Formats: sequence, structure tokens, C-alpha cells
Amino acid sequence: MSSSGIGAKAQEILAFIESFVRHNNYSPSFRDIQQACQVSSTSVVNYHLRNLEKNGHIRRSKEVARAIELVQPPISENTVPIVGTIAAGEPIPVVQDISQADYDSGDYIEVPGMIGIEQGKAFAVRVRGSSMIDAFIQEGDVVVLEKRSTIKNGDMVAAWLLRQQEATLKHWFLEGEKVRLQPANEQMEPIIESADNVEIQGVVVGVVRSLR
Amino acid sequence: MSSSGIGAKAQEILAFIESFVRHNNYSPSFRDIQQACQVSSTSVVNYHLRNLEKNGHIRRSKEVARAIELVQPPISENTVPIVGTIAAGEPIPVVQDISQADYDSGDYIEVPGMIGIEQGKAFAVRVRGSSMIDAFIQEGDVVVLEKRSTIKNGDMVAAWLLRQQEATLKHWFLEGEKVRLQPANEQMEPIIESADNVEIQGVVVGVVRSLR
DNA sequence: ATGGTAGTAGAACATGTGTTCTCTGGTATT
DNA sequence: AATACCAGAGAACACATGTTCTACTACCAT
Repeated sequence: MSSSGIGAKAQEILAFIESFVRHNNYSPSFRDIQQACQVSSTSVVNYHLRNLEKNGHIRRSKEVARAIELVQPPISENTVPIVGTIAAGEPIPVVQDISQADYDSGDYIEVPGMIGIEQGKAFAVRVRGSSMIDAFIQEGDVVVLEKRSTIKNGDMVAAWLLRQQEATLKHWFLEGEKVRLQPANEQMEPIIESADNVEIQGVVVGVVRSLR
Repeated sequence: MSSSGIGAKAQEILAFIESFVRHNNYSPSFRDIQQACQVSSTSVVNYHLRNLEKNGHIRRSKEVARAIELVQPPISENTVPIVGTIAAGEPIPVVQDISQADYDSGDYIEVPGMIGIEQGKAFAVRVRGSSMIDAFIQEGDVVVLEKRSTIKNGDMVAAWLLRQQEATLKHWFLEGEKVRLQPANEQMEPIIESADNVEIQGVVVGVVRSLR
């Protein structure tokens, strides 16, 4: 048992409810749970639900259909995993597959609708150090990135400089054989690199900073 | 009819559903709607719901209880209104009352849980101009603020300098009669002001930037 | 008049759905 | 061995809830 002292089946049920709500925006019925979690009676579902309620994992209105409220609300569609940390001298950890699986472990962040994200293609990293000051980004900020196959000139990207072994956020401009990495801060000088020394880890679509 | 070509009753129903979901995290039943919106039959509810579905305002799963999905999801608890714009030379528009009423007009932003906000005390402003670069904030950023009666030393605040007629974001330090306004960027010089020349418009709790 | 459409009413219906009760098997505690 | 407790199974029950059918009114265009 990894979570707060509830049985395996109870956890399975809780996970199913979360998944169900995420997909449907409404609660599953007892029978939905019964089938999905392979228990052979609604009374068993009732039993576990009562426990989950006791332990504070869910809230319920009696005698009301499909009225299971999750105490810690489900991961909404615009929630992305924070896959790691970016800092000068460290690449972003490789992200192969942004899927539901990612949500089980680690942190995530809800991305405001203002920053529109594409389902399943977005992820986030925390910024360490002051290497990104030229992009108006400081320590502790969370940068939201998107995996994208084609990059347009002017996009802000998380670039990994192979030779220098350094990560940075800059505006991308492809100019012939070379790549110009332009800081967001116009008073700073651009970096000119040969294209094969630059590895794009993602396109930046937003920044979130907490000052708490 | 203010919204997209639906009748008055239909709008009333839609508004009720939104409110109900916001409060309960699950959909109302036909009879809930019937009573709240004062129609005398569930068939009337059905009638309107069908229209709302046709017009794309809601989505429904047939034969499933309480399965009304709102196409544009309701305003969640961590959504705050964007009350205006902050720029050097312009104060933040006065915010008297942050309540549900605010949500009817204008923009809002969903604040990520990472930035914890206090219910009903938070609001946001858009940043215009480059007056905030010393706080790592650039044009277009949305700054989330909180109304607070007591301000601790070190809090980042939106300050309005009366004499200079200028708005700025700085760290607040009360030192005797004077106030030191320290830029977030350590390479820049602080501003020392007499306390009565500084008006606090809110305490900054977060920043959101979209690069779309 | 006629027809069409939007909005409302009432009632009956079928079933989805939460609730409750009894019973069983296993494991730990004493 | 006796007891208690946890997890599960099955069935029957009560009613909450979506569905459907019919009928009525008001309004507008033809």
C-alpha cells in the first residue's frame, strides 16, 4: 500500500474513479466500478466507497446517483507532468511518452487555458539556477514545453548545446547552415551555432511562476 | 438573448447547471433542474437539454443519470478575474469586490494549484510595457495578486508611487519611516521612498506567461 | 383558415442505481 | 479453539432518474 493506509482494491477503485472522471466529467455508477474493478457485487463497491469516504479520499451525497466527489480533484485535461529540471550544464531528461502513466509518479502542474496546450504533447520542467535570465525566467519558474516536429523561426525553444553541454531557452532562427539563438532580452547578444550542435528538447509555450 | 441564439429558459437552465456543478462537482438531475428553474415537467427539461446539446453547449450520455457535461467547463475555484492592465504610469484599476459577479464580464485566468490562492481575494492583471523587467516580468505576462491587509517584509508587491505616478513590482521592505523597494533582479538598485508615497495595490503570488 | 415552430404540461413507463441484508472464506488476535 | 475483523459475494428492494407520448398555448408566416 503506497497511499494513506487503504487496501489494494480500494486503491484500484479510487484510481478507476479518477480515470473515469477525467474521461467523462461525471462519476461512475456502482456498477461501472463493479465491472471495471472486477468485483462481483455492488455491495463490495459500497463497502470500499464507504471506507474511502471515511479516510477522506472521496465525498458523497447519499442516495444520489453518480455523486462521487474526489477530494483531490482529478487531473484535468490541461495538466502536464513536470518531468525534471533544466539548468545550464544539464539537459532535460528524455521524455519518450507523455501519457497517463506519467501522472502516477511525481509532480504535475495545471496549465492555465490562456496557455493552450496540445493534448499529450506538453510537459514542463523546473528551472534551476539563473541561466535563463535572458529569457525573463528565474530560478524556480516552471516552463511549459511542447514536443513539436516542425519548428518555426522565432519560436522559443529549449536548446541543448552538445559541444558546450549546456541547456538554454532562446528564440530559434534557422539561417542557412547555422542556427541563431536569440535571447528574449534584446540587450543581450545572440549565439550563432552550426545546426548539428543544437538539439531541440521542446518548444516553450508558457511560463508559470509562484511567489509563495 | 445574449448568448448564441438560445432561449431565455434554456439560458437559465444552462446557468443553473453551471452553478450546480461548481458547487457539487456533479451534474443536477432533471428534477433538480425542474425545481430550480420552475418548470413543471421533466419533459420540458428534456426538451431544453436536447436543444442545448444540439447547439453544442452541453454533452450528454444517454440513459445515464447526472451525466451532463458542460462543453465550456465551469469556472473552477482557482479562477480569478483579470481586472485590467498594469504599466508604468498607470495604476491598477480599483478592485472593490472579487466575487462571482466579476466572472460574467471580461477575462479570467485559471491559476495553477502550484500558486495557491485564497478564495475571493485574488485577482490578476496584464502587464503592459517593459517597466517590470527588473522583476523578470515582460510585456504580456499575467501577474496574479492577492489583496492582503498585512504585508511582510520581503513580499513582492504591486506598488503605486504617488508622486512619480508610476506602477511597479518590487520586493517590499519597511525600514522605519521609509520603504525600500527592492528589484527582484539583484543587479539593480533599490528605490527608497517615504511610506506615505507608496500605495500597495496587491501582493504578487504568481506570474503566468503564454508564448503562443 | 392553415401550417409550422417554439415553449410548456402532465402522466406513465422502464430501468439505472444506491441501499440493505445475509452468508462465506480468510487472517490475525487472544 | 474462540473471537473478532476484514474483504468479498449474492440477491432483493426501493426509488431516483431519464425517456416517451399526448395535449395545449402562443406566435408568425403563408
